[in-house]
Amino acid sequence: MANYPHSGRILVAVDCIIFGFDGECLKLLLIKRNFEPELGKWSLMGGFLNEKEDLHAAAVRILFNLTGIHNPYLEQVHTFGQIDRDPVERTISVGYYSLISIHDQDPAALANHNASWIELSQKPSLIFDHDQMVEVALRQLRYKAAMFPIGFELLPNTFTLPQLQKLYEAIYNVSLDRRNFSRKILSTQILESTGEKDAASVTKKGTLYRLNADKYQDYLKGFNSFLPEFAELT
Amino acid sequence: MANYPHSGRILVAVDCIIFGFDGECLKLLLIKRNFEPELGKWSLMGGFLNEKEDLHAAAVRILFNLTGIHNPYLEQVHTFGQIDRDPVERTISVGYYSLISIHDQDPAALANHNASWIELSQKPSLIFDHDQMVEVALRQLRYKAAMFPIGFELLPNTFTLPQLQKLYEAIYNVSLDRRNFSRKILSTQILESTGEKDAASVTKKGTLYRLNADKYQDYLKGFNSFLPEFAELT
DNA sequence: CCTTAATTGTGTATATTTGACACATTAAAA
DNA sequence: TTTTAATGTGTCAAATATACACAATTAAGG
Repeated sequence: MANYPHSGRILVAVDCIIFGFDGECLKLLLIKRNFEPELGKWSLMGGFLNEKEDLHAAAVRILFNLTGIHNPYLEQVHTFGQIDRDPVERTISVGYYSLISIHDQDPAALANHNASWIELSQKPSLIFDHDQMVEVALRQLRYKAAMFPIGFELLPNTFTLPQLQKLYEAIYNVSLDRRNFSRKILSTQILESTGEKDAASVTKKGTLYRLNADKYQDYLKGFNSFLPEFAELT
Repeated sequence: MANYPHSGRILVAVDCIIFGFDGECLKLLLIKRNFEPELGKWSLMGGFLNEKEDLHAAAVRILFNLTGIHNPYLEQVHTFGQIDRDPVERTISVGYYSLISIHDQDPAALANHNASWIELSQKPSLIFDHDQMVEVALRQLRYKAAMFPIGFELLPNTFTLPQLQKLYEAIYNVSLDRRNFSRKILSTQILESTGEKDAASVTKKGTLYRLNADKYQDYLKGFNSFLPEFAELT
């Protein structure tokens, strides 16, 4: 193993792939750059890691600056390290994806950064390797959402089954059978009825549900038990 | 977004979590350090990213130096960026895990680096955050192996069904029903019989199989179609 | 040479889960 | 009050998973 290097520098950036859901479509929060380099083009929101800053903390900081959200759902996706990915200087970038409820952010902060919600299907080309980052993040979101009900991060606190179904349909770009979807979700017991009905609906008003935090924890533990001896390792 | 930083440096390292399989147990290739820092302690094999080097290429280089293997199965796991994870200097480390057939390496290269195969259940404590890296890599290996037959990377070119079953049992630390396992694996058609029998067996000699590369590709394509519109994004 | 022990190969019955679809209910608007 | 567009609940067949029985192969020991 080599000793610690004496010269040269490689910058470390963090870029955020921010997913939102408006009830119909999966959207991305993108910024139209009003700064160099690549002024005027679309990109993800990003920044450089500070010398005395945790990687995760940097992602939280960047997301907070853009949206005003303090406790985002945030997961590291992948680190992108091609030599010429940033033409200005050698930079590797750690991608984080976030799921946020689309009406939660601070609109002033968004405007400050020239940020907009763009439907995934309408996504413009992004600078550098940001298109690839979105691809990888979407793939990871899909894998993860297939196993864990993280999709709830994209919905308001209470929601109807049809709303939840539309979210899954948007994530996977498929159409699901309403009745089978309902049966499967309710069988997990992670939802509890609020007893109220969705006032916004124009026809029959659906039941509003919320996530039952305890049952949700049980559900996740059930998954861990598929990997029974993970603890034995430590 | 901030401008490119003018001062300070953050080093970028790559560490490799190398899994192997001896027919019974899942093993890790670890090195007993004969260099500073942390001389005499156990660690993963790692190194620093060079200024003009792809991230993935750095992982390949490090693995080649240790094992003499040219085309390893290698996947990025996660990037570890706690401030004090390396006490000498601020360093973030990109973890890659590798699956290699346990008899493929160059023994001289291993000896040079003071490296040994250690059963996962016997793993000593490692330096820095390397224990955590192993945890995360194992979790990722398990997720991935549940969906894709990457386990073959850990076996010789030809193998019997019982050997393959033992591999899965070692990865998940479970016991599986021999007959159901056999039926499930063979139904994928990704294995083809070599027509030969395992000479090493002491009782009934099992049929030797090899991976059918074409069928394996078809099988992977089938998975991609579960994410039907992924292409629409680009 | 014949039995025993250990392991591999193949089959089958049952339970569980999934997928496709029918029908009743609710609410607003015409 | 009829129509329209949703939501809520049920049923049946097909596919899949699970549990377990039994036959075949090989080496070793009497």
